[in-house]
Amino acid sequence: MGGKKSYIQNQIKRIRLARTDLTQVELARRVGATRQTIISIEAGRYSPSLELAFRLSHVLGEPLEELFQFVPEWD
Amino acid sequence: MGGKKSYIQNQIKRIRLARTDLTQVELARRVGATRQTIISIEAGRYSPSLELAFRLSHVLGEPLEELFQFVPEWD
DNA sequence: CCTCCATGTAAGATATACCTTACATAGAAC
DNA sequence: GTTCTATGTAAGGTATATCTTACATGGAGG
Repeated sequence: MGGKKSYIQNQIKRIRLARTDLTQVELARRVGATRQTIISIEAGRYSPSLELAFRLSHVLGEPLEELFQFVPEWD
Repeated sequence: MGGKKSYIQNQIKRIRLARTDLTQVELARRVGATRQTIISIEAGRYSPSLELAFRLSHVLGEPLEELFQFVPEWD
């Protein structure tokens, strides 16, 4: 995706701890991903695919826009 | 993402034509992607990154969940 | 008929999400 | 102080999203 910069914030760790008692391992299992993937996403190293984002939203019981915020392009 | 199968439907082409008069080229330009990417996504060859999904939602003026539907895992 | 313009297909390259495995650490529980 | 659990980092590999370029087609308008 060439062009202006932007990134995506996420509230996964906060919501996972606040609204559930899931461990990273358990969350990973339920969304069908690995623990490393959860760690990397919580740490903001990359943002998930749309599919994984939907699954996280579903498992954590929060709408997508609550879990992820688009921080728009500056020049 | 290992595990159960699922996919993501999108209404991009329908909404692009119904709610805007954007061409694929123009839409691509505004979301900072290429025409090929728009074509592939509209054709369902793959689903976009979360970031591109957010941009499409923003440019088309439709919430993410209206543009994309998660069709959940069967076994 | 010739020319745009919008849409489509295809091949090959790059970037990035995701996986696997291995090792480190801090806290809790004996 | 050893063991267990949760969290973290790092390296290397696979899968997939995105880009670049090239070529094809059908419709609209001279």
